Amino acid sequence: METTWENKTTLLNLNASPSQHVDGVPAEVMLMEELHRLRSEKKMLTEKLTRVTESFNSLQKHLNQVLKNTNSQLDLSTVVQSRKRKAHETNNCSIANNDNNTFNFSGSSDCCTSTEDSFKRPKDHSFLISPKVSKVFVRTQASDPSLFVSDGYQWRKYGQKVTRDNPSPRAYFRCSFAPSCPVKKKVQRSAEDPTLLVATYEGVHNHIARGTQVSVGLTQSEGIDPIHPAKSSGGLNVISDQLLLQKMASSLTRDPTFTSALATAISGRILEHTVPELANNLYISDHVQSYM
DNA sequence: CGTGTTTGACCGGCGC
DNA sequence: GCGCCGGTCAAACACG
Repeated sequence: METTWENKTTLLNLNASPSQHVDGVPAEVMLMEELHRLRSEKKMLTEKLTRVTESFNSLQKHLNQVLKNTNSQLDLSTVVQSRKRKAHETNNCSIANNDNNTFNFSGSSDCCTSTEDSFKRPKDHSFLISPKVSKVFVRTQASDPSLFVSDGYQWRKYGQKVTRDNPSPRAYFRCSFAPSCPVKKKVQRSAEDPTLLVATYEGVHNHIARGTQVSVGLTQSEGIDPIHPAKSSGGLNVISDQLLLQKMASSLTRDPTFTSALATAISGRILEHTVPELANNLYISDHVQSYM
């Protein structure tokens, strides 16, 4: 379908001139039709982008509200409650996820980790301000023993542990820009599927990636097809609109909340096809799915 | 020699 | 208080 359209556009661009007739139809008419179609497509894309932006904004509002509520609840709760509560939440993580539609966006799939951390370290209140915990699943060779997940950032390994619930070791990484960048990463093979690396990110980078960026969802180059610029032809308005789209997509992908949600959602989709039983436990909010 | 990795020791939270 | 466990530290080591 795409190819047909593209060929047609190319044909028009190369062969059509105002005075020529194609299949008995004046070229002007065809160009007008093409222009009309491009306009309607532009309108459709603009509407789509508006919906995504609105969804993102409402989601962000929602998240802020939830975080506020969470903070106030945690302020009210006492340390005395922590032990029983932790045990309860750890055992019922996935259930809690399904009952609570609110905390799963930034907290993403890793509500267990974030609550675990929060109760293990009551002195560290930074998580209350920015509980950016996200999980990324990476398919690797089962024979490959390395625990490196390429994500565009540079990491320094500072520890490795064998955990109780998983025979494969868990590697601990800090961002190379530490201590100025507080981001940490844990990488461990999935117990269910040894070919699956589970990377858990904590925090948000306060700098740009230095290495090659992994393409998660949208890329900054989306918007204009560099190989088939004819696709984006149709006048300066279309080009400027596409530049606008590109800018907006770029700003969305730069937003850590959005990329975090996107990564969670994508990894969830991957799991749906690879490890369904894991995917069942990985809750993706409807808001996040609406981005897909 | 500087930088990054490895790995045993250590620390603190948690459950009993 | 004790033991378990996850997370972190830091000395030793490897590598370019």
